Amino acid sequence: MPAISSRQQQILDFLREYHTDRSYMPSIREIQLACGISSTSVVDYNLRLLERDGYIHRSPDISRAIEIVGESEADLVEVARIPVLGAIAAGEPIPVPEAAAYAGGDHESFALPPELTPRDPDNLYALRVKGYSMIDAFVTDGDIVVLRHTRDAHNGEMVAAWLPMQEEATLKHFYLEGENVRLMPANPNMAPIIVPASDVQVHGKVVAVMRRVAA
Amino acid sequence: MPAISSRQQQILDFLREYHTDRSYMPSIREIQLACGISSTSVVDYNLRLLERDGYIHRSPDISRAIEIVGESEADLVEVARIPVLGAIAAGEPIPVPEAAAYAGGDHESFALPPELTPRDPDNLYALRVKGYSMIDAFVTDGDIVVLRHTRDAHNGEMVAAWLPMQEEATLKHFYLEGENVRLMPANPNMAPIIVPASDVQVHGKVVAVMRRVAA
DNA sequence: TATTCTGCAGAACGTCCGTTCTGATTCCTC
DNA sequence: GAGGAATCAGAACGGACGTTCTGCAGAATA
Repeated sequence: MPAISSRQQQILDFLREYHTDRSYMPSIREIQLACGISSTSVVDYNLRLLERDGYIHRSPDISRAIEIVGESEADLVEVARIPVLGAIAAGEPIPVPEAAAYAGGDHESFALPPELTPRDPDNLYALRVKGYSMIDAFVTDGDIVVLRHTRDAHNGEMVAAWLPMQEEATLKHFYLEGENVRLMPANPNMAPIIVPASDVQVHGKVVAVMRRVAA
Repeated sequence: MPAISSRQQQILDFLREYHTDRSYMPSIREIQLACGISSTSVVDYNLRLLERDGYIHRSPDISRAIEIVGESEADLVEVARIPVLGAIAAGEPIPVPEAAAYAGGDHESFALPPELTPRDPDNLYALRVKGYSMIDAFVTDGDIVVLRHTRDAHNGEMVAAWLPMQEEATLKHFYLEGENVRLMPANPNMAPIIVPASDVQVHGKVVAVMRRVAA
């Protein structure tokens, strides 16, 4: 890719800036005005060079039809926006998602990267982990856990559960065994919890965990 | 948001389709042609309704200045693309990033969500965790750890280190104490490792951890 | 039935805007 | 200093394009 003149750099910068504000491209005369150029032919001349060198693409005779090559949509990724409904901590009830939460409630939100997004991004919500009680699930203070809201889990799935008798919130692998539920820590060295099925409220399946490590 | 007539739905669909191909919007006459409408005034009429109902936004007197509200860029997020260089496991040397890796080497890549992206997204790379030896850092098999490549760490930072004497890769908090380095597990219940500084190769600082939990 | 509203057709107006032509200025090369 | 390429200025042309005005037909309303 050949080097670029300062005039062309100036125009390219303006194109980017203009496009982020509005979502369409400036006309040639707008470029002329913004870059302090005294003729539209100069703008056309430099746009022609920018296109020859592969920086932009133009469609002849069409207004505002400039595209910045390899930049328009390539670096942008469609992500799922997950509402962060609150915190999950050992002794506190798990926040329950209301219908409003998914439809742009006033919650904080979190962008889940595509690699971690399940096929079906509906009914997802996130909780911020408070404290160190989820260590047996390899989850620690400050982590974000992404959950799919559901009331019934299948065996082996990791769930966020609330135990009303013990007044405890926990993240465990779920196994229904007759009348009882066995809750297995992800860390196989730690002991399972076995409680009557009626004493377990499943709040959702764990879909992903993410953690930002402090500097 | 009021209901939408079939004509308006047709136009809206065409706008989306047109915009995904090119990156600009159609002119009124192009909409007219594509939707089989016999007058530009009809297009204008329906666009006016679409704008009144909040589906699109138009800028008067400007060609192709239609924006689809809440859809154009809102769901798109600029993310940092991190190359996944390989795996980190207890007994295997840590893959070293080459210069080529950052500049679109043929590695798998991973999109880091903006919430987890540090101010400076340079020199970042990712490793896939193999095995269960990093449990004391709350990291387990299959996790992705994001690292910033550096040879020297500051006290308290979590680093990926290779211990040549022990032939061991590990994730620990780093503390330089005179001639020795103390490597602290994130889990405070586990014992630290203390080794001569010359026996520690720091490969990078841990920036983020993410995990997709199996269904 | 009279009235209003909605959706559409056709045409014309005026401006927006890409394009092009001519010529000047600057800068390098030989 | 002559020749040539690169860059720019000014103006004009013509098509692209948004806008508007008039009118018509059917549905809804009263």
